[in-house]
Amino acid sequence: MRGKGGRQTIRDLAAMAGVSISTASKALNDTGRMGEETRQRVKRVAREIGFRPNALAQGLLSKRSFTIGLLTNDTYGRFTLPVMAGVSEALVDRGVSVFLCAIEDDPALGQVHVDAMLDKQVDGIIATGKRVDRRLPIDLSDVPVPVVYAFTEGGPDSVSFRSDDAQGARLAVEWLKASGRQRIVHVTGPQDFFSVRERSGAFRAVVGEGAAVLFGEWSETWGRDAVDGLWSASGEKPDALFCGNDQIARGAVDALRERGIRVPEDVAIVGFDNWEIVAAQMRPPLTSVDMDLKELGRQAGLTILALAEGQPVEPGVRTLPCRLVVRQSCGVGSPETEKRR
Amino acid sequence: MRGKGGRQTIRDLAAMAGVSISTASKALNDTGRMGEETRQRVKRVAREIGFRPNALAQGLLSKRSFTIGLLTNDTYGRFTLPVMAGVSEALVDRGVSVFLCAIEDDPALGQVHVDAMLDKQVDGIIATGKRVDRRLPIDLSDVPVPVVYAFTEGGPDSVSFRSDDAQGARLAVEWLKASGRQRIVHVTGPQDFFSVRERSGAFRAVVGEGAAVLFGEWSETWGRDAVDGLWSASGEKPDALFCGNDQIARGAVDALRERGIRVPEDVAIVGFDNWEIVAAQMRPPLTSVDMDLKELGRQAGLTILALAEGQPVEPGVRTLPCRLVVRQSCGVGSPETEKRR
DNA sequence: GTCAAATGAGAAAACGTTTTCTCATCGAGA
DNA sequence: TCTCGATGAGAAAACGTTTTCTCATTTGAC
Repeated sequence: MRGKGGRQTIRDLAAMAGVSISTASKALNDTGRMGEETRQRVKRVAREIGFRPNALAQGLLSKRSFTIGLLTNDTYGRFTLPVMAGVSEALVDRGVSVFLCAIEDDPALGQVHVDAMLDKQVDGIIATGKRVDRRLPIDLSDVPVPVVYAFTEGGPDSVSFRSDDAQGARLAVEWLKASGRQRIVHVTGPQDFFSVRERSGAFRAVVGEGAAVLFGEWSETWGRDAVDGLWSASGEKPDALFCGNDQIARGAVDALRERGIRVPEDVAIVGFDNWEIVAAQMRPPLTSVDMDLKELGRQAGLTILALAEGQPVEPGVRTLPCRLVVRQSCGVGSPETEKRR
Repeated sequence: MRGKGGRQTIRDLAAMAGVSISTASKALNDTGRMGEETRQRVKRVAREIGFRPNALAQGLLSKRSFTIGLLTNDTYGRFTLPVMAGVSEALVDRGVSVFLCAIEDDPALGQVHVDAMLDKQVDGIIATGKRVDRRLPIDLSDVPVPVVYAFTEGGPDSVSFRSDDAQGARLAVEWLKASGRQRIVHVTGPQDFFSVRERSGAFRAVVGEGAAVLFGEWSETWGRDAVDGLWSASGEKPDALFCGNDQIARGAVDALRERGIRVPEDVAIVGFDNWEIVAAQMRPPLTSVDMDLKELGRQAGLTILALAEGQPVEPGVRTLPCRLVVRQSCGVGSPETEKRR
């Protein structure tokens, strides 16, 4: 029943229902005045032929394309994918689709993508990255559509979302303390990362100003090296490590095992990021702080939608709470459990 | 200079250049007849005001939206992201943007996404997955636009792309043999995976029908267990392991190290997938077969474009060659090198 | 029985392009 | 001087919707 050249148009629908185009449109949108019988007839025919309006034509008129762009420079997608999933989830049942544009760190490529999206009349752009204190390689401050920043630095007066790393760190440390750990060391990444400073600041605030914090890099190797350093030094050994990400935690656990130190009996470990593919696969499975990036994506999606609809949104940075996903590496809760603040 | 309500239209451009709308359009598209001076004037004004045509309006008329959809059920994006990168790279400079739709394994969600894309008049759909012998949870055989399958099973008469796993396996094994290894064992995933059968088949074809193949799961744990099994059995030990993926390889390397067996001196290891974040971070860095998913994505992108333009494309499965990325775990080539067939 | 208001439905304009016609004007050949 | 083809440029239709306007008919009150 479908015309050979493409989809059925409202013109076909109107003809089949025996009404004019305008009446057909009004019937479908529940607007205008007409007999109830007419309205139902049009709807029935529409259902029968599977009529779906051409979004391009609608967009041309309404100036809404029900399309947004997601810009990212995160190649591995470790942060972008959960964000994307959240955005998509929040928007799909409102009929909004998402253009994904991976721009590496190339400003020219970024410009090409942004131009292409603007040509396609996106209703808004969500900028996302792999680092909360760096900007994308392209300036979005004067694109003619709303912009929301998620997990990347926005400009002043921008709307941005990031996780509350300080709260996440507190969550981890308080959990360790509550389970009786006395000598907690924080092994984390390079100090020039904003999140490293946030987390270590919160760590010190809870544990005490003299608390040991070791800065390094985001690698397994650093996790091993840190453990080697700690355990080859003289004096009392830590009974818990709070690691800056799951890879560091992984390295630490491996190094501890090689030294015959038991996790979690002798040393409890908590990681950060809850990167399932690392954390859940480890022996023992890793307790880790989850930044809930999907929720962050959801919020960003809802916000860009609100902006696109012209609703006012207060500029500023919104921080979203982290969750602690408890697994066996910290000695409590054998079945996987979850703890919010 | 930009009007308050939105972007400049060709109407504004025409007015500023002192010509009619039709002349403006023809000038920009290098069609129609007009004085060279007029054409240049229009183009100059267009450049000055940064005019860009509304793609929705163009699409309405041309029936091309310069938009395609990428459908995936790969949550982690381990396979989808490289494919996506390739697709995007191939299409961006032709002005095509990509809708990314993650549908998990939910047919209803898939239908919602497909409908949304069709409403938006995508020129085609690329279906991609995490497993080459499984279909997406939604039937695309009668969508009214071209479909290309990449790294997922398409129906009969479909156009699909996948990597040549047999060739990849041969590449690995021949490399090991060429470097003098005599007793190679293949440790891989579950036998019901097509790629497992392809790879193990090729492995046996090269090494000999009696060659040892151990099927298990895609985890580090299985890599460890396999090594434990091999080394606790009596008789001669392998001098090389060809692992079905990088995680198995990782587990194997760890288990070997714990037994005091040196990699690559005593046992050479080759993985599969070349998942950078695992392979390059390992100690020693892992030699691994790379399926070149980005190139696969590029090909899929170019193909869907050809189909969208009405060019004929032969249906069938196209296999793309794998590359061997040589790192230190197989004892040759200290600097990272690459080998094609 | 008259008139105003309410009701049902279609005509037409609008969105921003591209494309096909149509129409002057100009120069050249007779 | 007349006509013919080329040239330059605009008018209008088309794409598929939504929305505003208009108009005829019916209903209700007097």
